[in-house]
Amino acid sequence: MIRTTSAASAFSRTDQRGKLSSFFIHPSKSKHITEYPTEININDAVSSFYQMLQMQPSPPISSLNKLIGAVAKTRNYQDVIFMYHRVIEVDLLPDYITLNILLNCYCSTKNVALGFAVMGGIFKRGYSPNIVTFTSLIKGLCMEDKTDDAIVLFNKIIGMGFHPSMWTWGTLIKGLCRSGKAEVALRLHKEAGKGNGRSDLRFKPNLICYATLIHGICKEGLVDKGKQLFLEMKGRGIMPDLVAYSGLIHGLCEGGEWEEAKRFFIEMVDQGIRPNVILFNILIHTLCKEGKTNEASGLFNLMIQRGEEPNLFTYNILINGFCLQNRIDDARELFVLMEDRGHKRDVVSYNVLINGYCKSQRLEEAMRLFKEMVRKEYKPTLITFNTLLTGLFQVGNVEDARALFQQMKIHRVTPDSSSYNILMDGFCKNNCLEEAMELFHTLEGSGFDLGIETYNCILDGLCRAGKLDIASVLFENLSQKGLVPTVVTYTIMIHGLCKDGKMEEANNLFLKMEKEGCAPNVVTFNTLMQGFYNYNEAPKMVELIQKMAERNILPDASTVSLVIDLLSKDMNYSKYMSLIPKFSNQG
DNA sequence: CTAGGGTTAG
Repeated sequence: MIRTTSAASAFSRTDQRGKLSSFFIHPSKSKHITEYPTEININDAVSSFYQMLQMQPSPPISSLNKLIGAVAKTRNYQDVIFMYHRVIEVDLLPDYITLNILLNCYCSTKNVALGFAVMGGIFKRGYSPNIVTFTSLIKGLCMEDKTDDAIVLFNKIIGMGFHPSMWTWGTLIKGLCRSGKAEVALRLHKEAGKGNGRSDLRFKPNLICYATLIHGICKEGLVDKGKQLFLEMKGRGIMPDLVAYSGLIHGLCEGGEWEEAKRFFIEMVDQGIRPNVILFNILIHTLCKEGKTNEASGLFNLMIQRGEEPNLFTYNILINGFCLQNRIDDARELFVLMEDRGHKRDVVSYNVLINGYCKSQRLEEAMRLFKEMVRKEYKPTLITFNTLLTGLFQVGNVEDARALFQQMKIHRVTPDSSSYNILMDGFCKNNCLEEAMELFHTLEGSGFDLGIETYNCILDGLCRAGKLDIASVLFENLSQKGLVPTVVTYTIMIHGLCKDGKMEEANNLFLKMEKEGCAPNVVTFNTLMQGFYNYNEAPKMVELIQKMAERNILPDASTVSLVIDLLSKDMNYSKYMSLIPKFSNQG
């Protein structure tokens, strides 16, 4: 019995709120199709290989190639290299396929130089490289970000009379996208599609080339172009598959075009393509980022209903989603549930939940989880420590933060610059300026590469402790250290000056940062306006509001509250309300 | 023998 109900009609009939979840009205029907992934057992392949090596007379190299190739497919490249050496040791002659497999191993492990060396071997043994050889070399060059060389090689082999195969094109497109040059890939796609007068070289991309390019283009934020490519592909009669849809949907999700993403998702299911765990993860992740945790968990439940098993990623995404919404108990529930359902947690699961507890200021629980993970032999990472340190300082527990920092050594985790920044910032904000300065000087003395973020912590700490003079000297010396103040640095200094009532200097610094090409943001404006407000300089505030409007800087909650304060002093300023987009929009 | 999609902190 075939269900003819199209997904779209099911959607329109049952969906009241446009929720994606209401779309799955049928439980999955065909879960048990033969889904045996042709899993190659490496051990079997390797042991057959050794048996074969000992055979007399020697086996044909083609048989050995099959086994080496099987291992290569599993990406155990070290094993492949080892097997190759065994072939040489027993004095068997590798043929060009053996050598192509070896060459591809080197290229796939960012060792293109050795790849070229193997090509030398191909010549030396009297063979010739073929298009497969060159495709691997192009991949190798791209893997090392030598995309220019890859394109040169690509053109060179065409000049030599080789015809790039669909794999060659796909490899080049993927390589360019991998190096963040999707636009170059797109240009290539367009130009090669015209053929330049040689119809035999005209590029007619297949599904995989399109899917690769769509994904790459979307990843660089050019979602519209990605969508265009998708439509172009369909226009050429190439039916998109799950991967092609996933790439586009992911791009649309990242670009915030949720409605459009949903539209393509529905279209996909209408085409009879079943979403898998990867696509579900993309959608659940997007919903979580948008704060739509309920819809996310709805999708989660429905994927289970449909027989699509959530994996470790799914759980981690959703646990983090709950944490971001401060629904720590729901997060906890899922954290427990995942093990009950037979999914082993990983460090990320712990990091995510620990972060949730830190954000909810429940540090005793966060620390308890930390101890639990250590006991269960999950190795805490740098992220674990940085998260916990941030949390401990936030609740003012300097003592435990110090102790935890000491523990990093025991766990063989090396603090990075952000660990130190967390520490210095934490000390500053908890009245331990001395300790912060001490650490600062130690790091400076040991030649640790301190970034502007570190100086931001220290400058803020000094300003807050009323040591504006010291902060000013440090600030003036930044360029001497080769550091460029950011908008945050300037804002901290402006804040410090305002706090000391040095409004003229604060205003001058504001003007100076603009002159230096550093654009003030909404926080800078708020800071300076607050200063003017405190010293009853309403006209100066108005000036700043006008400037904000001119530059299309959107006001935030603090801006609005400042303007309300201003109005409560003198309603004559109400005419400036219209300058604030948020106000004027609301009519 | 060669090409495509997924998570976590600050």
